Amino acid sequence: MAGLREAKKAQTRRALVGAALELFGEHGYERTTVAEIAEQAGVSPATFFNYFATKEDVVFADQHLYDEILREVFAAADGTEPIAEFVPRTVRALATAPAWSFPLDDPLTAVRARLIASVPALRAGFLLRNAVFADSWARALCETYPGVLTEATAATLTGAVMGALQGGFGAYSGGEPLADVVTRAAEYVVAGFPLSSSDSPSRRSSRRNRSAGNRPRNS
Amino acid sequence: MAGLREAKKAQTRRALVGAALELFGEHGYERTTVAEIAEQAGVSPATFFNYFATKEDVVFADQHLYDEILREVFAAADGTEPIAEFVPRTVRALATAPAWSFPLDDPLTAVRARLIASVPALRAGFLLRNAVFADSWARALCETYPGVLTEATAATLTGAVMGALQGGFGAYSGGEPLADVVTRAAEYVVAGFPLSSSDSPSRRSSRRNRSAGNRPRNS
DNA sequence: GCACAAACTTAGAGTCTCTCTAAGTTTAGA
DNA sequence: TCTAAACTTAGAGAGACTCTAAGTTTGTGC
Repeated sequence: MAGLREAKKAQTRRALVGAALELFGEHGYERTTVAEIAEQAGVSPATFFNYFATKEDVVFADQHLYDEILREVFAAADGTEPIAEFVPRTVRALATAPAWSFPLDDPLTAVRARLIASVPALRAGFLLRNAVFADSWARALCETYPGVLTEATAATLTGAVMGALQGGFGAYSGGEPLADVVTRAAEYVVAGFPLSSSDSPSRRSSRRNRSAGNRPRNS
Repeated sequence: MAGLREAKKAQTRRALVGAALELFGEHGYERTTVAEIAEQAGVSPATFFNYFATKEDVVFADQHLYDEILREVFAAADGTEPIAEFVPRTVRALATAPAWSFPLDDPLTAVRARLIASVPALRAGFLLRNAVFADSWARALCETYPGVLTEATAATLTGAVMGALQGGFGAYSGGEPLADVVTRAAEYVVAGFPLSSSDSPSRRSSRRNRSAGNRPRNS
Protein backbone atom coordinates (compact mmCIF):
# COMPACT_ATOMS: atom_id res chain seq x y z
CA MET A 1 0.00 0.00 0.00
CA ALA A 2 2.38 2.63 -1.14
CA GLY A 3 -0.55 4.71 -2.17
CA LEU A 4 -0.98 7.01 0.77
CA ARG A 5 2.19 8.98 0.21
CA GLU A 6 1.57 9.29 -3.52
CA ALA A 7 -2.01 10.38 -2.99
CA LYS A 8 -0.98 13.02 -0.51
CA LYS A 9 1.63 14.36 -2.88
CA ALA A 10 -0.84 14.56 -5.73
CA GLN A 11 -3.29 16.29 -3.46
CA THR A 12 -0.75 18.86 -2.31
CA ARG A 13 0.35 19.46 -5.88
CA ARG A 14 -3.19 20.00 -6.99
CA ALA A 15 -3.87 22.32 -4.08
CA LEU A 16 -0.86 24.42 -5.01
CA VAL A 17 -1.92 24.70 -8.66
CA GLY A 18 -5.47 25.55 -7.69
CA ALA A 19 -4.45 28.11 -5.11
CA ALA A 20 -1.98 29.71 -7.49
CA LEU A 21 -4.39 30.05 -10.40
CA GLU A 22 -7.11 31.32 -8.12
CA LEU A 23 -4.88 34.01 -6.67
CA PHE A 24 -3.36 34.87 -10.05
CA GLY A 25 -6.83 35.33 -11.49
CA GLU A 26 -7.89 37.48 -8.59
CA HIS A 27 -4.87 39.71 -8.03
CA GLY A 28 -2.65 39.16 -11.06
CA TYR A 29 0.47 37.10 -11.54
CA GLU A 30 3.16 39.52 -10.41
CA ARG A 31 1.17 40.78 -7.47
CA THR A 32 0.76 37.29 -6.04
CA THR A 33 3.68 35.99 -3.97
CA VAL A 34 4.74 32.41 -3.52
CA ALA A 35 4.20 32.84 0.22
CA GLU A 36 0.54 33.66 -0.39
CA ILE A 37 0.10 30.64 -2.66
CA ALA A 38 1.67 28.37 -0.05
CA GLU A 39 -0.49 29.76 2.71
CA GLN A 40 -3.67 29.31 0.67
CA ALA A 41 -2.63 25.72 -0.06
CA GLY A 42 -1.81 25.07 3.60
CA VAL A 43 1.92 24.40 3.24
CA SER A 44 5.09 26.32 3.86
CA PRO A 45 6.76 28.45 1.18
CA ALA A 46 9.66 26.01 1.12
CA THR A 47 7.31 23.23 0.14
CA PHE A 48 6.14 25.15 -2.89
CA PHE A 49 9.64 24.90 -4.30
CA ASN A 50 9.64 21.21 -3.52
CA TYR A 51 6.89 20.79 -6.08
CA PHE A 52 7.75 23.50 -8.62
CA ALA A 53 11.19 24.77 -9.48
CA THR A 54 9.89 28.25 -10.19
CA LYS A 55 6.78 30.31 -9.61
CA GLU A 56 6.22 30.17 -13.36
CA ASP A 57 6.20 26.37 -13.41
CA VAL A 58 2.95 26.13 -11.51
CA VAL A 59 1.13 27.52 -14.55
CA PHE A 60 2.57 24.83 -16.82
CA ALA A 61 2.10 21.96 -14.42
CA ASP A 62 0.51 19.68 -17.02
CA GLN A 63 2.72 20.41 -19.98
CA HIS A 64 4.17 16.90 -19.94
CA LEU A 65 0.82 15.48 -21.00
CA TYR A 66 1.42 16.82 -24.50
CA ASP A 67 4.66 14.87 -24.63
CA GLU A 68 2.72 11.71 -23.93
CA ILE A 69 0.23 12.41 -26.69
CA LEU A 70 3.10 12.96 -29.10
CA ARG A 71 4.67 9.69 -28.00
CA GLU A 72 1.42 7.81 -28.55
CA VAL A 73 0.86 9.26 -32.01
CA PHE A 74 4.39 8.36 -33.07
CA ALA A 75 4.22 4.92 -31.49
CA ALA A 76 1.30 4.14 -33.77
CA ALA A 77 3.02 5.53 -36.87
CA ASP A 78 4.92 3.30 -39.28
CA GLY A 79 6.27 5.90 -41.70
CA THR A 80 4.04 4.95 -44.62
CA GLU A 81 1.53 7.76 -44.18
CA PRO A 82 2.49 10.82 -46.23
CA ILE A 83 4.11 13.46 -44.03
CA ALA A 84 1.75 16.06 -45.43
CA GLU A 85 -1.10 14.12 -43.86
CA PHE A 86 0.65 12.83 -40.78
CA VAL A 87 1.66 16.25 -39.47
CA PRO A 88 -1.82 17.82 -39.54
CA ARG A 89 -3.19 14.63 -38.04
CA THR A 90 -0.71 14.95 -35.20
CA VAL A 91 -1.82 18.53 -34.66
CA ARG A 92 -5.43 17.47 -34.48
CA ALA A 93 -4.56 14.80 -31.93
CA LEU A 94 -2.79 17.41 -29.80
CA ALA A 95 -5.66 19.86 -30.12
CA THR A 96 -8.43 17.44 -29.28
CA ALA A 97 -6.83 15.52 -26.42
CA PRO A 98 -7.63 16.87 -22.97
CA ALA A 99 -4.07 17.67 -21.96
CA TRP A 100 -4.92 19.53 -18.82
CA SER A 101 -5.99 18.03 -15.57
CA PHE A 102 -8.70 20.61 -15.00
CA PRO A 103 -11.81 20.20 -17.15
CA LEU A 104 -12.11 22.46 -20.16
CA ASP A 105 -15.06 24.27 -18.65
CA ASP A 106 -13.29 24.86 -15.33
CA PRO A 107 -12.84 28.56 -14.64
CA LEU A 108 -9.18 27.89 -13.86
CA THR A 109 -8.64 26.71 -17.43
CA ALA A 110 -9.75 30.08 -18.69
CA VAL A 111 -7.60 31.86 -16.12
CA ARG A 112 -4.62 29.89 -17.28
CA ALA A 113 -5.16 30.77 -20.95
CA ARG A 114 -5.65 34.42 -20.14
CA LEU A 115 -2.50 34.51 -18.01
CA ILE A 116 -0.34 32.97 -20.72
CA ALA A 117 -1.67 35.43 -23.27
CA SER A 118 -1.31 38.53 -21.12
CA VAL A 119 1.71 38.10 -18.83
CA PRO A 120 4.95 38.48 -20.81
CA ALA A 121 6.95 36.22 -18.51
CA LEU A 122 4.38 33.45 -18.92
CA ARG A 123 4.10 33.94 -22.65
CA ALA A 124 7.87 33.62 -22.87
CA GLY A 125 7.78 30.44 -20.81
CA PHE A 126 5.03 29.08 -23.01
CA LEU A 127 7.03 29.80 -26.16
CA LEU A 128 10.14 28.21 -24.69
CA ARG A 129 8.26 25.04 -23.82
CA ASN A 130 6.76 24.98 -27.30
CA ALA A 131 10.20 25.33 -28.84
CA VAL A 132 11.50 22.41 -26.82
CA PHE A 133 8.41 20.47 -27.84
CA ALA A 134 9.10 21.30 -31.50
CA ASP A 135 12.63 20.00 -31.08
CA SER A 136 11.56 16.57 -29.88
CA TRP A 137 8.83 16.50 -32.49
CA ALA A 138 11.43 17.09 -35.18
CA ARG A 139 13.62 14.34 -33.77
CA ALA A 140 10.70 11.91 -33.81
CA LEU A 141 9.85 12.83 -37.40
CA CYS A 142 13.41 12.15 -38.48
CA GLU A 143 13.32 8.73 -36.89
CA THR A 144 9.95 7.81 -38.38
CA TYR A 145 10.86 9.03 -41.87
CA PRO A 146 14.56 8.20 -42.17
CA GLY A 147 16.10 9.36 -45.43
CA VAL A 148 13.12 11.50 -46.36
CA LEU A 149 13.72 14.36 -43.96
CA THR A 150 16.99 16.03 -43.07
CA GLU A 151 17.36 17.23 -39.51
CA ALA A 152 17.32 20.81 -40.74
CA THR A 153 14.14 20.32 -42.76
CA ALA A 154 12.40 18.58 -39.88
CA ALA A 155 13.37 21.32 -37.45
CA THR A 156 12.19 23.97 -39.89
CA LEU A 157 8.92 22.13 -40.44
CA THR A 158 8.01 21.58 -36.80
CA GLY A 159 9.13 25.09 -35.92
CA ALA A 160 6.85 26.45 -38.62
CA VAL A 161 3.93 24.33 -37.47
CA MET A 162 4.31 25.42 -33.85
CA GLY A 163 4.69 29.03 -34.96
CA ALA A 164 1.56 28.76 -37.07
CA LEU A 165 -0.36 27.30 -34.13
CA GLN A 166 0.81 30.09 -31.86
CA GLY A 167 -0.02 32.77 -34.41
CA GLY A 168 -3.40 31.27 -35.23
CA PHE A 169 -4.22 30.76 -31.58
CA GLY A 170 -3.33 34.35 -30.77
CA ALA A 171 -5.70 35.62 -33.46
CA TYR A 172 -8.43 33.13 -32.55
CA SER A 173 -11.68 34.82 -31.74
CA GLY A 174 -14.09 31.94 -31.36
CA GLY A 175 -16.57 30.70 -33.88
CA GLU A 176 -15.05 27.75 -35.64
CA PRO A 177 -13.82 24.95 -33.34
CA LEU A 178 -10.23 25.55 -32.36
CA ALA A 179 -9.19 22.04 -33.41
CA ASP A 180 -10.30 22.79 -36.97
CA VAL A 181 -8.46 26.10 -37.01
CA VAL A 182 -5.13 24.69 -35.89
CA THR A 183 -5.41 21.63 -38.11
CA ARG A 184 -5.96 23.87 -41.12
CA ALA A 185 -3.00 25.98 -40.02
CA ALA A 186 -0.83 22.87 -40.08
CA GLU A 187 -2.14 22.01 -43.55
CA TYR A 188 -1.21 25.46 -44.77
CA VAL A 189 2.32 25.01 -43.48
CA VAL A 190 3.00 21.63 -45.06
CA ALA A 191 1.19 22.33 -48.33
CA GLY A 192 1.47 26.08 -48.74
CA PHE A 193 -0.71 29.07 -47.86
CA PRO A 194 -3.55 30.18 -50.15
CA LEU A 195 -2.04 33.51 -51.12
CA SER A 196 -2.76 34.17 -54.76
CA SER A 197 -5.59 36.61 -55.44
CA SER A 198 -7.57 33.94 -57.26
CA ASP A 199 -7.37 31.91 -54.09
CA SER A 200 -9.19 34.30 -51.86
CA PRO A 201 -10.10 33.51 -48.26
CA SER A 202 -13.71 32.88 -49.23
CA ARG A 203 -12.67 29.94 -51.39
CA ARG A 204 -10.27 28.54 -48.87
CA SER A 205 -12.50 25.64 -47.94
CA SER A 206 -12.46 24.19 -51.41
CA ARG A 207 -8.70 24.36 -51.39
CA ARG A 208 -8.56 22.72 -48.03
CA ASN A 209 -10.41 19.68 -49.25
CA ARG A 210 -7.83 19.28 -51.94
CA SER A 211 -4.87 19.52 -49.67
CA ALA A 212 -4.82 16.78 -47.11
CA GLY A 213 -6.72 14.59 -44.81
CA ASN A 214 -9.60 12.68 -46.16
CA ARG A 215 -10.05 11.99 -49.66
CA PRO A 216 -11.76 13.97 -52.31
CA ARG A 217 -8.93 13.45 -54.67
CA ASN A 218 -10.44 15.46 -57.48
CA SER A 219 -7.48 17.29 -58.85
CA MET B 1 23.25 71.74 -28.95
CA ALA B 2 22.91 68.72 -26.78
CA GLY B 3 25.53 66.53 -28.33
CA LEU B 4 27.78 65.86 -25.40
CA ARG B 5 25.09 64.34 -23.24
CA GLU B 6 23.83 62.09 -26.01
CA ALA B 7 27.32 60.90 -26.84
CA LYS B 8 28.05 60.11 -23.23
CA LYS B 9 24.85 58.14 -22.91
CA ALA B 10 25.61 56.13 -26.01
CA GLN B 11 29.10 55.47 -24.71
CA THR B 12 27.85 54.30 -21.33
CA ARG B 13 25.25 52.09 -22.97
CA ARG B 14 27.85 50.53 -25.21
CA ALA B 15 30.19 50.03 -22.28
CA LEU B 16 27.47 48.20 -20.37
CA VAL B 17 26.64 45.90 -23.29
CA GLY B 18 30.31 45.17 -23.89
CA ALA B 19 31.07 44.54 -20.24
CA ALA B 20 28.02 42.32 -19.86
CA LEU B 21 28.75 40.13 -22.89
CA GLU B 22 32.39 39.87 -21.93
CA LEU B 23 31.57 38.70 -18.42
CA PHE B 24 28.75 36.44 -19.61
CA GLY B 25 31.11 34.79 -22.04
CA GLU B 26 33.76 34.33 -19.39
CA HIS B 27 31.74 33.22 -16.37
CA GLY B 28 28.30 32.42 -17.75
CA TYR B 29 25.05 34.35 -17.63
CA GLU B 30 23.64 33.31 -14.28
CA ARG B 31 26.96 33.52 -12.50
CA THR B 32 27.49 37.13 -13.54
CA THR B 33 25.79 39.74 -11.36
CA VAL B 34 24.54 43.13 -12.42
CA ALA B 35 26.88 44.65 -9.83
CA GLU B 36 29.87 43.10 -11.59
CA ILE B 37 28.71 44.37 -14.98
CA ALA B 38 28.26 47.87 -13.60
CA GLU B 39 31.67 47.84 -11.97
CA GLN B 40 33.36 46.66 -15.18
CA ALA B 41 31.58 49.44 -17.08
CA GLY B 42 32.55 52.02 -14.46
CA VAL B 43 29.07 52.95 -13.24
CA SER B 44 26.93 52.13 -10.26
CA PRO B 45 24.49 49.20 -10.20
CA ALA B 46 21.60 51.64 -10.12
CA THR B 47 22.75 53.13 -13.41
CA PHE B 48 22.56 49.74 -15.09
CA PHE B 49 18.81 49.74 -14.51
CA ASN B 50 18.65 53.24 -15.93
CA TYR B 51 19.73 51.84 -19.26
CA PHE B 52 18.15 48.37 -19.20
CA ALA B 53 14.95 47.37 -17.49
CA THR B 54 16.25 43.86 -16.78
CA LYS B 55 19.52 41.98 -16.81
CA GLU B 56 18.18 40.06 -19.79
CA ASP B 57 17.59 43.21 -21.83
CA VAL B 58 21.28 43.92 -22.19
CA VAL B 59 21.59 40.89 -24.46
CA PHE B 60 18.86 42.16 -26.77
CA ALA B 61 20.00 45.77 -26.80
CA ASP B 62 19.77 46.09 -30.59
CA GLN B 63 16.55 44.23 -31.22
CA HIS B 64 14.82 47.41 -32.35
CA LEU B 65 16.99 47.54 -35.45
CA TYR B 66 14.97 44.67 -36.90
CA ASP B 67 11.82 46.73 -36.45
CA GLU B 68 13.37 49.47 -38.55
CA ILE B 69 14.31 47.05 -41.32
CA LEU B 70 10.75 45.75 -41.35
CA ARG B 71 9.42 49.30 -41.55
CA GLU B 72 11.69 50.11 -44.48
CA VAL B 73 10.73 47.00 -46.42
CA PHE B 74 7.04 47.71 -45.95
CA ALA B 75 7.43 51.41 -46.70
CA ALA B 76 8.76 50.44 -50.13
CA ALA B 77 6.00 47.90 -50.76
CA ASP B 78 2.84 48.77 -52.69
CA GLY B 79 0.90 45.54 -52.41
CA THR B 80 1.29 44.49 -56.03
CA GLU B 81 4.09 41.97 -55.45
CA PRO B 82 2.72 38.48 -54.81
CA ILE B 83 2.78 37.65 -51.12
CA ALA B 84 4.53 34.38 -51.87
CA GLU B 85 7.48 36.41 -53.15
CA PHE B 86 7.25 39.38 -50.82
CA VAL B 87 7.51 37.34 -47.63
CA PRO B 88 10.72 35.48 -48.52
CA ARG B 89 12.16 38.75 -49.80
CA THR B 90 11.42 40.32 -46.43
CA VAL B 91 13.16 37.44 -44.70
CA ARG B 92 16.22 37.90 -46.86
CA ALA B 93 16.29 41.60 -46.05
CA LEU B 94 16.17 40.77 -42.34
CA ALA B 95 18.87 38.12 -42.66
CA THR B 96 21.32 40.20 -44.67
CA ALA B 97 21.03 43.54 -42.89
CA PRO B 98 23.58 44.09 -40.11
CA ALA B 99 21.05 44.43 -37.32
CA TRP B 100 23.56 44.45 -34.52
CA SER B 101 25.84 47.25 -33.52
CA PHE B 102 28.85 44.99 -33.11
CA PRO B 103 30.44 43.75 -36.34
CA LEU B 104 29.60 40.22 -37.41
CA ASP B 105 33.15 39.06 -36.83
CA ASP B 106 33.29 40.56 -33.36
CA PRO B 107 33.79 37.90 -30.69
CA LEU B 108 30.92 39.40 -28.72
CA THR B 109 28.54 38.61 -31.58
CA ALA B 110 29.39 34.94 -31.25
CA VAL B 111 29.05 35.13 -27.48
CA ARG B 112 25.61 36.63 -27.88
CA ALA B 113 24.45 33.90 -30.27
CA ARG B 114 25.81 31.17 -28.02
CA LEU B 115 24.13 32.67 -24.97
CA ILE B 116 20.73 32.87 -26.64
CA ALA B 117 21.01 29.27 -27.77
CA SER B 118 22.19 27.85 -24.47
CA VAL B 119 20.65 29.85 -21.62
CA PRO B 120 16.95 28.98 -21.27
CA ALA B 121 15.99 32.36 -19.86
CA LEU B 122 17.59 34.09 -22.83
CA ARG B 123 16.12 31.69 -25.34
CA ALA B 124 12.70 32.40 -23.86
CA GLY B 125 13.30 36.13 -24.12
CA PHE B 126 14.42 35.69 -27.70
CA LEU B 127 11.28 33.74 -28.57
CA LEU B 128 9.06 36.30 -26.88
CA ARG B 129 10.63 39.14 -28.83
CA ASN B 130 10.25 37.14 -32.03
CA ALA B 131 6.58 36.54 -31.29
CA VAL B 132 6.00 40.24 -30.75
CA PHE B 133 7.88 40.88 -33.98
CA ALA B 134 5.68 38.37 -35.79
CA ASP B 135 2.62 40.20 -34.48
CA SER B 136 3.61 43.54 -35.95
CA TRP B 137 4.71 41.83 -39.14
CA ALA B 138 1.25 40.31 -39.46
CA ARG B 139 -0.36 43.69 -38.87
CA ALA B 140 1.78 45.28 -41.58
CA LEU B 141 0.92 42.49 -44.01
CA CYS B 142 -2.78 43.02 -43.43
CA GLU B 143 -2.44 46.72 -44.15
CA THR B 144 -0.38 46.20 -47.29
CA TYR B 145 -2.66 43.50 -48.66
CA PRO B 146 -6.15 44.55 -47.54
CA GLY B 147 -8.86 42.13 -48.48
CA VAL B 148 -6.42 39.40 -49.44
CA LEU B 149 -5.35 38.33 -45.96
CA THR B 150 -7.51 37.92 -42.91
CA GLU B 151 -5.93 38.81 -39.58
CA ALA B 152 -5.96 35.17 -38.60
CA THR B 153 -4.27 34.05 -41.80
CA ALA B 154 -1.62 36.75 -41.53
CA ALA B 155 -0.88 35.86 -37.91
CA THR B 156 -0.65 32.18 -38.80
CA LEU B 157 1.64 32.96 -41.73
CA THR B 158 4.11 35.20 -39.90
CA GLY B 159 4.08 32.88 -36.90
CA ALA B 160 4.94 29.99 -39.18
CA VAL B 161 7.71 31.93 -40.89
CA MET B 162 9.28 32.98 -37.59
CA GLY B 163 8.97 29.43 -36.30
CA ALA B 164 10.62 28.08 -39.42
CA LEU B 165 13.47 30.56 -39.05
CA GLN B 166 13.98 29.57 -35.43
CA GLY B 167 13.87 25.88 -36.20
CA GLY B 168 16.15 26.20 -39.18
CA PHE B 169 18.54 28.42 -37.29
CA GLY B 170 18.71 25.97 -34.41
CA ALA B 171 19.66 23.15 -36.77
CA TYR B 172 22.07 25.31 -38.75
CA SER B 173 25.53 23.83 -38.83
CA GLY B 174 27.39 26.08 -41.24
CA GLY B 175 28.15 25.45 -44.86
CA GLU B 176 25.53 27.23 -46.92
CA PRO B 177 25.15 30.96 -46.18
CA LEU B 178 22.60 31.51 -43.44
CA ALA B 179 20.66 34.06 -45.51
CA ASP B 180 20.04 31.40 -48.15
CA VAL B 181 18.91 28.87 -45.57
CA VAL B 182 16.36 31.15 -43.94
CA THR B 183 15.07 32.49 -47.22
CA ARG B 184 14.45 28.97 -48.44
CA ALA B 185 12.71 28.20 -45.15
CA ALA B 186 10.35 31.11 -45.79
CA GLU B 187 9.68 29.81 -49.30
CA TYR B 188 8.82 26.42 -47.87
CA VAL B 189 6.31 28.00 -45.53
CA VAL B 190 4.47 30.11 -48.08
CA ALA B 191 4.53 27.55 -50.90
CA GLY B 192 4.66 24.23 -49.08
CA PHE B 193 7.41 21.87 -47.94
CA PRO B 194 8.96 19.34 -50.33
CA LEU B 195 7.80 16.25 -48.53
CA SER B 196 7.00 13.59 -51.10
CA SER B 197 9.74 11.11 -51.77
CA SER B 198 10.03 12.16 -55.43
CA ASP B 199 10.71 15.71 -54.32
CA SER B 200 14.01 15.37 -52.60
CA PRO B 201 15.61 18.37 -50.91
CA SER B 202 18.25 18.72 -53.59
CA ARG B 203 15.81 19.70 -56.29
CA ARG B 204 13.54 21.93 -54.28
CA SER B 205 14.01 24.90 -56.63
CA SER B 206 12.05 23.14 -59.33
CA ARG B 207 9.09 22.77 -57.06
CA ARG B 208 6.27 24.60 -58.68
CA ASN B 209 2.70 24.63 -57.50
CA ARG B 210 1.51 24.51 -54.00
CA SER B 211 -0.84 21.64 -53.88
CA ALA B 212 -0.59 19.44 -50.91
CA GLY B 213 0.51 16.31 -52.51
CA ASN B 214 1.69 15.69 -55.91
CA ARG B 215 2.42 12.38 -54.46
CA PRO B 216 2.90 9.17 -56.26
CA ARG B 217 2.88 7.29 -53.04
CA ASN B 218 2.67 3.67 -52.24
CA SER B 219 0.22 3.62 -49.41
C1' DG C 1 31.11 84.27 -16.70
C1' DC C 2 26.75 83.02 -13.71
C1' DA C 3 22.61 81.16 -12.11
C1' DC C 4 18.88 78.14 -12.95
C1' DA C 5 16.53 74.04 -14.71
C1' DA C 6 16.66 69.77 -16.58
C1' DA C 7 18.87 65.45 -17.16
C1' DC C 8 21.63 62.05 -15.25
C1' DT C 9 23.84 59.32 -11.47
C1' DT C 10 23.93 57.42 -7.09
C1' DA C 11 23.32 55.41 -2.22
C1' DG C 12 20.30 53.08 0.55
C1' DA C 13 16.40 50.69 2.07
C1' DG C 14 13.29 47.23 0.94
C1' DT C 15 10.55 43.29 -1.62
C1' DC C 16 10.49 38.99 -3.71
C1' DT C 17 12.23 34.80 -6.03
C1' DC C 18 15.05 31.12 -5.38
C1' DT C 19 19.00 28.24 -3.02
C1' DC C 20 20.92 25.70 0.57
C1' DT C 21 21.40 23.46 5.01
C1' DA C 22 20.07 21.33 9.06
C1' DA C 23 16.54 19.73 11.75
C1' DG C 24 12.01 17.83 12.48
C1' DT C 25 7.97 14.79 10.94
C1' DT C 26 5.62 11.13 8.48
C1' DT C 27 5.37 6.86 6.01
C1' DA C 28 6.84 2.09 4.24
C1' DG C 29 8.61 -2.13 5.29
C1' DA C 30 11.07 -5.55 8.26
C1' DT D 1 7.77 -1.56 17.12
C1' DC D 2 11.98 -0.06 14.89
C1' DT D 3 14.52 1.80 11.09
C1' DA D 4 15.35 4.06 6.83
C1' DA D 5 13.72 6.73 3.45
C1' DA D 6 10.77 10.38 1.94
C1' DC D 7 8.78 14.58 2.94
C1' DT D 8 8.24 19.18 5.27
C1' DT D 9 9.99 23.04 7.42
C1' DA D 10 12.55 27.20 9.51
C1' DG D 11 16.15 30.14 8.75
C1' DA D 12 19.93 32.33 6.58
C1' DG D 13 21.27 34.43 2.50
C1' DA D 14 22.24 35.77 -2.56
C1' DG D 15 20.71 38.44 -6.20
C1' DA D 16 17.30 40.90 -9.37
C1' DC D 17 14.59 44.69 -9.30
C1' DT D 18 11.88 49.01 -7.26
C1' DC D 19 11.55 53.35 -5.15
C1' DT D 20 12.92 57.57 -3.03
C1' DA D 21 15.73 61.23 -1.99
C1' DA D 22 19.86 63.39 -2.62
C1' DG D 23 23.89 64.64 -5.25
C1' DT D 24 26.24 65.79 -9.79
C1' DT D 25 26.64 67.20 -14.57
C1' DT D 26 25.06 69.56 -18.61
C1' DG D 27 22.46 72.92 -21.47
C1' DT D 28 20.29 77.55 -21.55
C1' DG D 29 19.14 82.37 -20.67
C1' DC D 30 21.15 86.36 -18.76
